Amino acid sequence: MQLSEQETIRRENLQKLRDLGIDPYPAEKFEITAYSREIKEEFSEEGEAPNFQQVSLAGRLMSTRVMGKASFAELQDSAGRIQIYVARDEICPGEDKELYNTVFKKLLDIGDFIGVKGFVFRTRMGEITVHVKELTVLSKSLRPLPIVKRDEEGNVYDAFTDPEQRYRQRYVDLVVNPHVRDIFLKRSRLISAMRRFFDGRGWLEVETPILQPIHGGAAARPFRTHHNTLDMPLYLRIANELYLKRLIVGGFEGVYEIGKMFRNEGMDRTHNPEFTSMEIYVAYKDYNWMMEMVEQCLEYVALEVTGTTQVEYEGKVIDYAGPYRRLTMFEAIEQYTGVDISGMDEAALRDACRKLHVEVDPTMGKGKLIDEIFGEKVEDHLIQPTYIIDYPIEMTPLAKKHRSREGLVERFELFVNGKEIANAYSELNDPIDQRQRFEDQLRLAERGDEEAMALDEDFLRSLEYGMPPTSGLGIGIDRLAMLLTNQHSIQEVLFFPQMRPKASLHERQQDKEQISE
RNA sequence: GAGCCCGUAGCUCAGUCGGCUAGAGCACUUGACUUUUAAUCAAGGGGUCCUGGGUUCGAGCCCCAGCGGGCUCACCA
Repeated sequence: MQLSEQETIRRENLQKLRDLGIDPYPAEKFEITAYSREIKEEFSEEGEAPNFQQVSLAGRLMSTRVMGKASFAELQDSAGRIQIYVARDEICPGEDKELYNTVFKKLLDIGDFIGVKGFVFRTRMGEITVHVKELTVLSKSLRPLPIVKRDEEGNVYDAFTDPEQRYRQRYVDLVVNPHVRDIFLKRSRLISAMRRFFDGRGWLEVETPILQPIHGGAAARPFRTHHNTLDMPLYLRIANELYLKRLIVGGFEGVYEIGKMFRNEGMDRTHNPEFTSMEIYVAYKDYNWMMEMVEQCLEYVALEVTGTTQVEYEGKVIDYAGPYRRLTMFEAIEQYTGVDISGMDEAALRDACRKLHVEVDPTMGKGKLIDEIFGEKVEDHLIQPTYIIDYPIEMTPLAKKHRSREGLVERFELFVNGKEIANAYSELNDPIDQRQRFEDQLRLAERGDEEAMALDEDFLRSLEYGMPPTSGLGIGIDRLAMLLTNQHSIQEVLFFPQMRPKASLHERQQDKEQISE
């Protein structure tokens, strides 16, 4: 491998450290007693003895300003950055000035991990700073980091911004771009807040199979794989709905799972082949109850993640405090198109689509036509959290028939900023009805619908044993994370979004494999 | 899948109409400097111009093909 000049120098510095008897990768632990942020927030010169008189902290060296026998540098730990002051005669009190003159000034590079011990003070310029008395090399960095600089006004220079490099080398992105770190901290808080909310109500977090012999519970193309010992095909799950309902059959009152789903479909700003979903099922409830639960949950989560229920997204303020507006599918279409389609048959719907300039094709049935009108004319208007309820039965094979409205099911979707983020039903628990719905799907599959749902005989058997009335909900965690962090691409809320391998990298890996064989 | 745009030093970017040895800032190297903060000052080194063809006396620039990325649209929950 061809090393750049800077990489060569760092490897030479590594060897020189070893020649001086300094281990660049020491094994022993380093005791940390303080973090950059707490020092900056809590340091006080009040009283006789200021606090933080003896601190020990560790992190990456991110910049140095050497002025002869004294230097300032910045240390970045897990909480942020703090300035350190390194004076020659402080870290080298004796005759031997090598630790400062050679190790600190020459052999340390930006990106190296070091540990420092000393006391906190405030410089003439007013900067809270750690005055270093002891300095330890903790780990040498062999590649130059992109250096991002900020001036007094907060202007950023030479930011590491190329999306391709940021996603392929997320570790670098995280080191040099603090706002990226914040997004992922918020994502983590989102998931833990949601978990806390459910756990607080006594519902059980569970895990169900990711490798499934039948990919059920949603309409999507799956990833296919093969188990060698069983010599059988397996699919990566596109949903976990049917397994969670089996657990309701088994007697749990509330179960939820937060985990990855896999769909072998297109990728864009809002789709990654693997994504995180939260699904929850609660017995003896219906979709009306679920709408109230979602309002409470999202209000709580928004507060925990952002500190407010009014969260800015793309210049708009989205208010997650409930209750949310509720419109039936038919009401929503009437409101935004002026056309009442509630009594229409397929031919009349087709006519309505023509008048509304909604493109359709002959294979579309009644449910699909309604969905097209909705997608074209309504969705974009649903900025504030809005429930759309009562969907046509044709498109929803796992939801219970509406208690009073013919041809509809008890389903809602929650829209925020024109995008669906949650989907819920009063779950279908009539095993005979469920079998018929699966059979309808089979007929769609025979007509060439690649995404029609497969019939799951074991799931039907479980329903035949009896499932209590149950309401179920799915939330797209990545899309919710985008909304709560004001990000416009799913790649910005995934640590490692899927990327096409670079040819050069791929070849290099093949080379390595050949070498190791 | 279609259209548009992009790919030059470790990072961010210039590069004119195709014309000298491909530039800048930061980073790096050497030297000066004991409270600096985008530290400063002086000197210096660093390039597979994404890859492969082609046109041309001459290509970072023009043409063709490919690879990778971004945006928009389509498809898809």
